[in-house]
Amino acid sequence: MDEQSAVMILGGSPNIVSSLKSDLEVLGFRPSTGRYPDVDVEAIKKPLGAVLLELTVYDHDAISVYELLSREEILPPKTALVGLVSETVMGQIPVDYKFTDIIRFPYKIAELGLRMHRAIYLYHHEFAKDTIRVGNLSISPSRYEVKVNGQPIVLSHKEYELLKYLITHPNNVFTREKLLASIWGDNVIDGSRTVDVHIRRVRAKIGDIDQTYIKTVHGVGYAFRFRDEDYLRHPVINDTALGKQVI
Amino acid sequence: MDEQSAVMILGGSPNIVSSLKSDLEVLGFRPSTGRYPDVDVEAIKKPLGAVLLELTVYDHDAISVYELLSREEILPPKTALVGLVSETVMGQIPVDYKFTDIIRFPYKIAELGLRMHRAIYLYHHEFAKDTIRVGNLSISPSRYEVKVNGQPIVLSHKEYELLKYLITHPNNVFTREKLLASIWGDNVIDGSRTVDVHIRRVRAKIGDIDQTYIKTVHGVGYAFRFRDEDYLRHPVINDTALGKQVI
DNA sequence: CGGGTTTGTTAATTCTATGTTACAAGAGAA
DNA sequence: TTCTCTTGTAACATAGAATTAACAAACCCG
Repeated sequence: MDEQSAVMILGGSPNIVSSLKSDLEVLGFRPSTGRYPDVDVEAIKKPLGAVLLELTVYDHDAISVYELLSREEILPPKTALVGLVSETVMGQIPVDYKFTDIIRFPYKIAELGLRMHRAIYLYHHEFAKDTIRVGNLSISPSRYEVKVNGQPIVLSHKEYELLKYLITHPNNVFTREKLLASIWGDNVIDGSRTVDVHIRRVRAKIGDIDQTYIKTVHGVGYAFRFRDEDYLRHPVINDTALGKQVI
Repeated sequence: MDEQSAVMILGGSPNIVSSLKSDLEVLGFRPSTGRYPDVDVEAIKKPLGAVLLELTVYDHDAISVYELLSREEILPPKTALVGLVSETVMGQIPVDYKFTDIIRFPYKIAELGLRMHRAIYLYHHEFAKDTIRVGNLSISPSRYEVKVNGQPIVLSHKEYELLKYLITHPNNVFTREKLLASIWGDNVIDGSRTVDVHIRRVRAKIGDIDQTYIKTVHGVGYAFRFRDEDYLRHPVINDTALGKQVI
């Protein structure tokens, strides 16, 4: 059975959770339920289309579940995070909260259906396709493959990891030390010009002569440059994906 | 003036469009309006935070405007596309329609506000949460990037630190000695004209010919000038975000 | 093993940032 | 106004950073 229809409802109020559950069943989803504040973290890590977080009361508990779920390591990458929110809470939610979508409570069933389907569709699709594209460059983590202008190019392991790291954190400037720690591991001692040399090798292989892709920030480090035109119309909202175009 | 608050309402029904317009004004947006099926394509190509497409009736005209707008070349890259949709239409919209968000009509005003803000926020690419904006200038510490009118400017490290220091202490006048101590470090001995020269370089790069931003206080030092109207209305209601965004 | 590839290091080279000086322009006071 | 002190600007020297090539060690695969 397809995992996209599996949905976890996380709620504070038993009444709302149980009516949600039956509505989602009517709509063809396969909902399971959980309660907060005592969240079963392991259950969330299983393959799910979405986690639906009930936040009809915006209190301390609610905020801390949100914060738990929004942490990168918690939700598996293909899982959408949808908020169910009362009208009052709507006025209180910060814009930068990383919900894939937000549903107002009380909801109409058609709206619940559309929003859940959209959230799961966007999320599942973008990630399932698993190719990140920027300009004439594409990288497919699952296949371990990088293409330039459609032509596959061979990167060594370290080169690949370096490019992947930069490309999945677009526009962030990383110091050499940070890159060493992230890609080489914390235990690396020195490395004076190691990063520079690897950057050079990657640049050479992806044909980035004029540093269009990998930008040097003098005195600081390196960044993968991502232009406005490269953004998706409907952004997939999570830390790594923010700003990266996944196809 | 900030372009994020500019919104184009595209509608089929004059009544809905005019009530939308006044609601958006109340929420602090600057809405303009347009009619379909005869869409003024040029008006859409101007800088806008979002296009709000009214689709309360899902007929042939509606579908063709959507299709027009969803074509890559039409909307500028930073523009969000939001659909305003009746309950019936909600049940008919294909999941893969590329709306950044969808709002149900009739809406509650808080919901309209949240969804518009969210859509624009997601799309407007100030993804770096630490971005500070003043007038047409923005600065993102994690990216070591400064933008003037949305165009990235390359500053050297010291230039960047200097601008950042001034911009984060707006309207404060700093003596050269104070700036040297804060940015160069306490151990700097002399430096006679050092600060002046750096100020000049920064002014040149941010295009501050007439010293609108960085003001010289004769006999004293320099200050970053900040007027009340430069404050950015910020939709985030929690204090962490407020602290980050506002200067 | 042995040949190729990957990876890290070193050192020479090129490039950028930075501070300084010298002078021109501007501001303010009498 | 004129004189003086302050600030702006250009040009230059140099310190420091990044790029690059060449080499050597480690690794991997048959």
